[in-house]
Amino acid sequence: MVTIYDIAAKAGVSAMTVSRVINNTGRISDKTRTKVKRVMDELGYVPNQMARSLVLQQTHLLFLMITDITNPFYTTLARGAEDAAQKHGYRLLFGNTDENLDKEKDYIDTILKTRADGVLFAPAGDASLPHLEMLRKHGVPFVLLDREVPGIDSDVVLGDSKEGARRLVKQLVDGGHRRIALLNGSRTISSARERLEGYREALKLNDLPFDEQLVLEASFGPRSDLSEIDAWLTRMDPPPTAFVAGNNVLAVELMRSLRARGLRVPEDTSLVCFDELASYAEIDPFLTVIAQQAYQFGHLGMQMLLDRIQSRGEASAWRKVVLPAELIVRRSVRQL
Amino acid sequence: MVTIYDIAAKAGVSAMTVSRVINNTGRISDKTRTKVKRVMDELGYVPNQMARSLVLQQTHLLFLMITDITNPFYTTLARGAEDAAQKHGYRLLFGNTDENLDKEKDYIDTILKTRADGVLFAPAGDASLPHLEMLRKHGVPFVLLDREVPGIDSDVVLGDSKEGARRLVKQLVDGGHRRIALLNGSRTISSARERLEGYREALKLNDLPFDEQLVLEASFGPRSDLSEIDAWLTRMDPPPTAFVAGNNVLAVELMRSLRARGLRVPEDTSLVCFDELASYAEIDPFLTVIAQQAYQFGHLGMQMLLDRIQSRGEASAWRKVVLPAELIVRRSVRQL
DNA sequence: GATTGATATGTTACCGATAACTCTAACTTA
DNA sequence: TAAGTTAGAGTTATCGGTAACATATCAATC
Repeated sequence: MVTIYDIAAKAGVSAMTVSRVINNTGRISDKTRTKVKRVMDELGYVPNQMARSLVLQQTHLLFLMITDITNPFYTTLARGAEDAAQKHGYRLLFGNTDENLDKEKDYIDTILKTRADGVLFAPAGDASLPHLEMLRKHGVPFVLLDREVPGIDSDVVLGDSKEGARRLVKQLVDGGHRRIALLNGSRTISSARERLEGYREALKLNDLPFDEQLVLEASFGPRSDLSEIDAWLTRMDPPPTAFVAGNNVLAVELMRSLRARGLRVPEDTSLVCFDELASYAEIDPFLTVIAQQAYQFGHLGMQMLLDRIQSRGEASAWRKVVLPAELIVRRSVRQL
Repeated sequence: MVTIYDIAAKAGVSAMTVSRVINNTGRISDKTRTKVKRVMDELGYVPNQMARSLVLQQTHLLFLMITDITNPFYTTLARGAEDAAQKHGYRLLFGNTDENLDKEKDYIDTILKTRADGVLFAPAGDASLPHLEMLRKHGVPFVLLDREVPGIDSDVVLGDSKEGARRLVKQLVDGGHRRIALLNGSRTISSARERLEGYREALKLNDLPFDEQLVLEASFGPRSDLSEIDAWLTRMDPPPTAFVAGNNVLAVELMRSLRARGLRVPEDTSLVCFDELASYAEIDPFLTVIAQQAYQFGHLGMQMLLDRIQSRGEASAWRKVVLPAELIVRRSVRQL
């Protein structure tokens, strides 16, 4: 490997002079600068980022923790984050936790060892708290995405889950539905709690009773086996005429289960959900959804993270951004 | 930040002893080991990976370059790669090029600066050659995925594109189709060339003429605008009764175009393609596809890369692995 | 009792860069 | 002409680890 010392020797200057040329700092005569640059090109010099990081005490490495890399909500978010990071000269490491706390713990270790400058963090759930405390303790700035974690204050970018749920329910009620089920994520996740809350509020607002058996809490992530959902569909009596799904994955898996029992959407039962499906994989988008601004989650979150990093720990108030979402009405709701 | 020197001072030993305890090297008395470990816990010590990397001359960082992070073929591949990397204690950086050579070039710079130990590389196309030469020149091991690049020898994991195309065409021919169009990726990509080749061979085998106007070369990546495909559909005369799409993205976008002209699949026109769509996003899989082993691409490729890295440049023959693919027959082909 | 060997630990130099300080001409300025 | 500036370098220490070599202690061996 070529080092600045090799360059220095060949150009007949000191290593410091080479460093100055590379970083464009201090005063260098044009003659020297030109000569050093020529030698750098000749030898194909590439700066050693590790050595720089060690002395500068910053790696220019950021970390993005997501819970499901197969979910377009998160891949779109990832692009937003990466675009923003790239623009500021930072590189982005990805971690995919599969909503699994052990995996998340492993990534936390990696982050600390790597001395990442900051973390963009979609936590697996409330139990991610010790992981966040770990980061805090070691002075690693982070911004939470999509989910809050009770017990820790931080910057956070959220969607308006409660309002989203209200609007989805309203959409169904307006269509004449009065028995509306909710297939939701786990209660250990703040966004799932908010969605449940919004669902309950909307029911109340419309003088509809809350029926425990119409709510199932499952994982937001894909499952290998639909039996849990199937059992729920069998259990509900009388069955609902419409469903709200807590995210896109749940919506699709619910539709599969419905289809398996010969129920068509929207002819036999109505369905609305949070998040768009993969746009490119959809030949014919027909689900009525609350479309969250996935790209903005990543892009804005990254900007907030970079702000924190650049202000180097100067305490300023935590920022909580709630991104509004758009209701996109399509054909998955039948008017009763 | 806590360093081994802090630990050493507090435990009353030298830094070297601490290093030995951390890495489990050399001989340490149980008493000392216990004491050092206790102090490490107390102080919440986390090793500085940069400092280690600098002296050990390896980063334990690998890089995965993919061309489309929204494509489940690549995200699945990414999981395979990450699982294999994780298992061997390596971390994985992702780069998403969007089939764009400039982005690819930027990532190459990052890789060199970061001193990544190796690269798993799905190249944007033949023009990626200088990028690969750059890696080679700097001694960075790499394994190509999904696409070969003429002009450079390396380890590579490929799908059997030619055979896949033959089987897709055969499927259509067996269904009675004789005018079969191909919507393919760019000819600057080896897999697209192979698919074209397989298509031509299969036509020949079945005594069907090759008609230039039945082939369109477009990007494998998603496009904002379907006019190119639309124009092609308009242009073909007489129109084909069936289509082969070079990948999943092209298949979906083609179907959108067809639908826009009121053509249903399979009633009015038949369609087969390479690669599965996003499994979770499909309520009702109905496309007949050549399903490649995406996970294996990443997993196996990673293993080959780690082999190279562990053999530390001892020259051994380049390995070319061709993964067979499975034909999954569903309902998108109409029997004429 | 001197030598040897094994065990446990310490010292020093170095990985590749940069910050902070120092040095040296040449050029001003009074 | 002596003193002060300034542009354009060079020197040294340091970031946080580890390799290689050095050293100290003690038991075993002849």
